[in-house]
Amino acid sequence: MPELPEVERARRRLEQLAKGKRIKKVLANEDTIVYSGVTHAGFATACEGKIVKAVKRKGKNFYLVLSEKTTPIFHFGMSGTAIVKGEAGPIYRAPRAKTEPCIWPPKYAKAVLTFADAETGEEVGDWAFCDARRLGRIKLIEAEVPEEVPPLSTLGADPFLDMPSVEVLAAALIKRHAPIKAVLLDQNGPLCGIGNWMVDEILYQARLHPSHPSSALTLEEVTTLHHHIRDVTVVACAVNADAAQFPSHWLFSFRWGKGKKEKDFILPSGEKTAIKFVTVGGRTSAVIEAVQKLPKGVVQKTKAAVKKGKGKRKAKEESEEEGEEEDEEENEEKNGDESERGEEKVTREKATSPYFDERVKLDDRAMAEALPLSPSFKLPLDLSPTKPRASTRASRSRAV
DNA sequence: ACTAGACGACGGG
DNA sequence: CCCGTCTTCTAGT
Repeated sequence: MPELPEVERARRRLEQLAKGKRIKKVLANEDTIVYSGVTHAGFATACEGKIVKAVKRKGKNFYLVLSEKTTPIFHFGMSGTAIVKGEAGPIYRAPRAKTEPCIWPPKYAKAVLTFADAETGEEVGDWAFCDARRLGRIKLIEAEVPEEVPPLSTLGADPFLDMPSVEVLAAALIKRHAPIKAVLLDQNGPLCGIGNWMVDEILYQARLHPSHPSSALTLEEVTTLHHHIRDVTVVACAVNADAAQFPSHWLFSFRWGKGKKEKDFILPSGEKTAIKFVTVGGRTSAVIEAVQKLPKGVVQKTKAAVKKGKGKRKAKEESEEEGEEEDEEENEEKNGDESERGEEKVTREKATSPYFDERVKLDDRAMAEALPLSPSFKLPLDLSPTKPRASTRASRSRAV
């Protein structure tokens, strides 16, 4: 499950293994899709012999800062994973990935790096980048400062390393007319590293419907959202992306296996409700309708036609889709955008967000402590399920 | 056995 | 700016 926390986990492990070490050998398996802009052989040649100065991450990308200006960069895509020789592969959520112990090189390995002590040449460990679905990417960045060129330079702010203030986030969000979910998933938008499960978790915690227009968010809503973006990110990273340790009130453990239309979910209040699955921004979205309401005037575009694209079209069958509301009359009637979208763009953006006052300056912490959550839905600011381990948690204290 | 769905991102309409 | 596509494995039917 490679979203920010899973990638951060992979980064940490690779850093432990490789920082200060020499890349003694690279076994690169040919793959003209995963290797992008470089051949497997070219990648191996570029890495071999170099010393790893640092292992960094931005969003869902992680990369090796080497002793030269070539920077190997990895992206897990949907199914990528990293495995250290002798260790079981990561199991983010069970049951999953029946990791065969110790077959090496592992199945679907695209690159296997052998690290060695820079002085003695003694081998210290092997690491493999694997990807069954081949949607992951391995590239080389050729630049003095890798962060200054694509794909890193175009990314939004990383919510773990560099969370923007409420004001900056609000200003960015209200400029976007897409559903809030689509905006948060946009890696080159305001933030990066957030993927499908994170955004659903965040929006549920923040009590916002994924279809809520980003431009219509109030400052209060952005403040709550900001809090939960930080919260979900920091907590997931604090437990090293191990879903077994995620807080029990999270949607996470309930959302998978969408085989059925709905699944049961227990609210923190103890009430039982259903998880609804809707498609927003082309992705399956888990929604708790009891707490995630759309703002007035916005209707869910639940076109029954959004089934499966191919020839699956089930003819009519409209008889049993009364569950939706076919009223898509008017979302907004005041926009009158028919005229032009070019010129008066700016004024129109402001007009769609009558609540946001740029002059207001808020204190992050003060607002976080005054979250507009209902009493029965209050979330523990002190997130319980994290074990007493206090090793890699420097940032936890002043989080949120 | 068969097939919808999957933790992502990009290109096109 | 939404949708299809790429690709292949898994889990549910």
